[in-house]
Amino acid sequence: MSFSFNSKIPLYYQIREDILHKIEQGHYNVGDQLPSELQLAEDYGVSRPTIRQAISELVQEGHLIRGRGRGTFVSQPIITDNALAFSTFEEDSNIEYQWEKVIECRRIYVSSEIAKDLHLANDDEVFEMTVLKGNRKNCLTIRTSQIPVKLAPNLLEEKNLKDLKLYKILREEYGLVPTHSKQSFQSVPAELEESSLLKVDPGSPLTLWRGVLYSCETPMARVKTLFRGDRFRFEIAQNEGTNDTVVMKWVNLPEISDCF
Amino acid sequence: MSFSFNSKIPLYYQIREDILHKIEQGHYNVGDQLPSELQLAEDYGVSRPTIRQAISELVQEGHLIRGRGRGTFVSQPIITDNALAFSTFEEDSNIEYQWEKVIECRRIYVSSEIAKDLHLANDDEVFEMTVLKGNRKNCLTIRTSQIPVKLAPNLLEEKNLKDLKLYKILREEYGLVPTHSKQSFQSVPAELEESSLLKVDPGSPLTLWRGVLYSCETPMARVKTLFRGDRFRFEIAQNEGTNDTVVMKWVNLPEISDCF
DNA sequence: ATTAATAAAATGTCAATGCATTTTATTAAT
DNA sequence: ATTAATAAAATGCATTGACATTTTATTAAT
Repeated sequence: MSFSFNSKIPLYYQIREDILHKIEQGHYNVGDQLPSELQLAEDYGVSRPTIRQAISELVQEGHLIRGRGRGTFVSQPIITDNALAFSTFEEDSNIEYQWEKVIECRRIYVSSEIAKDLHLANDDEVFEMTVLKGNRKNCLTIRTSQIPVKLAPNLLEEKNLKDLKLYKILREEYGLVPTHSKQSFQSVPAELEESSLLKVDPGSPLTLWRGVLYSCETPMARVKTLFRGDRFRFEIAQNEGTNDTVVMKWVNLPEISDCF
Repeated sequence: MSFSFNSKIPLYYQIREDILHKIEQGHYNVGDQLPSELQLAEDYGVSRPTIRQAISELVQEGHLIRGRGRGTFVSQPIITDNALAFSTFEEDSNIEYQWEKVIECRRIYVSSEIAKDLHLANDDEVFEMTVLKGNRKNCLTIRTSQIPVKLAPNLLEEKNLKDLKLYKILREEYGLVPTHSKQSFQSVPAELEESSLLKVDPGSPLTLWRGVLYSCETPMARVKTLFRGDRFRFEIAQNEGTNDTVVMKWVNLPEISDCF
């Protein structure tokens, strides 16, 4: 342990680095519970606030997860590869997602903001679906989709809608094949409701993914997805001239020991 | 002041919200110095650690900037407007850029991190160019490029290098035509040096753009660009099946009244 | 066996203090 | 007037102590 009281480097920072090292070296594995703050304080020979400061930084950066009454755990490192996490058109052939849960499913008048994206009038209706998606026990994303009613009039009556083969249904039942999309993303702080769904503290950094899907130049759906995790990386391999690109994207997500 | 000792909401959080409110309401203006931690502790009737916890969160989120021995200040707000496009291969035909300034231009041994990207050995050399770019009076980006010496041996002798037609020179003099690239970006806090160049406070959120440019499968340059502004939007119009995409990207940048 | 109450463990919040370090302003010396 | 030394102010780091709240495991009652 490269830890010294005589160093000019702050104790909390040395401890922070030491813990991080132990995570990277496999001394602590993903999902492992760290010793309690009091135990760590004793181990390092420092006070609890010092330990807390070290741990707080690592929590902030997504390396650790804390839960009151439960303990401190090593979070999922910096996952994952490419299109696994999001197939561009959300076909959800993705086996990484072990479960999905429909939070809301209703028919509403379109909001003015969304109307613009979907080329709708203000009194047009859309189906709005909110889905919580997770990986094993974890909540990872909230996805809200709006689909114009006139494009898929009987969408809510579909039997397997709850199974969330939304884009499959749109294609097979309504002939709505996504041909291209416009997407953007942004880092945003978690709102109260979002934070409770995703089991993070309000204000935690989330990645907001917005997209409009087109089917033969007709806007067919607007999608808003919130991903947990404060680091987002996006890779593009681009070929000059054609402007064609192959897009690889991924998100780093922390893991929490329980969700439900 | 909606602040109460009887609330179930933690004191530090109430104070955090109160300070944030005062920033938004203009009670504290950009650049203003907040009362010292001790003063605030007295004002709110709490201890200094409580104040520090409140302030720390606001610093973390970029609303405040702290400096030891100096004080705590309201940081630059989160403005956006002028969408500024970046040509993918930095041809800089973009008229939005009114000026550019070469900060540094030298021949150095490649760092290990960059060596990996450029497929170089550790004792290989690169030309490193750091350029400050701006829009009228404002500093908007810092761009650092590394080009392997062996790919463009006489780069530093080019007469019009200072005029920054870097990619033009590479193409016309050395036959280095960028064919594809790998790029990624990330939100990062401004380091000290960067903050002074871009005229923002240290810790202000910047967008970090990293890219490796290839010429016929040969890595020809590594580019690192820092953009001012905390909001980044990226648009992709994608065509299904082929995975081909046309990429449009832009950054929303804050405007600052004076720079030089 | 199931359920409810209890206890233990862990993190969350807050206070009061002391000293260190950095910056800035003031003062003294040249 | 310039420079160097000093003092004051502000944040940075760390300790000790106390109590609150949440979760989990244990125990007791049914």
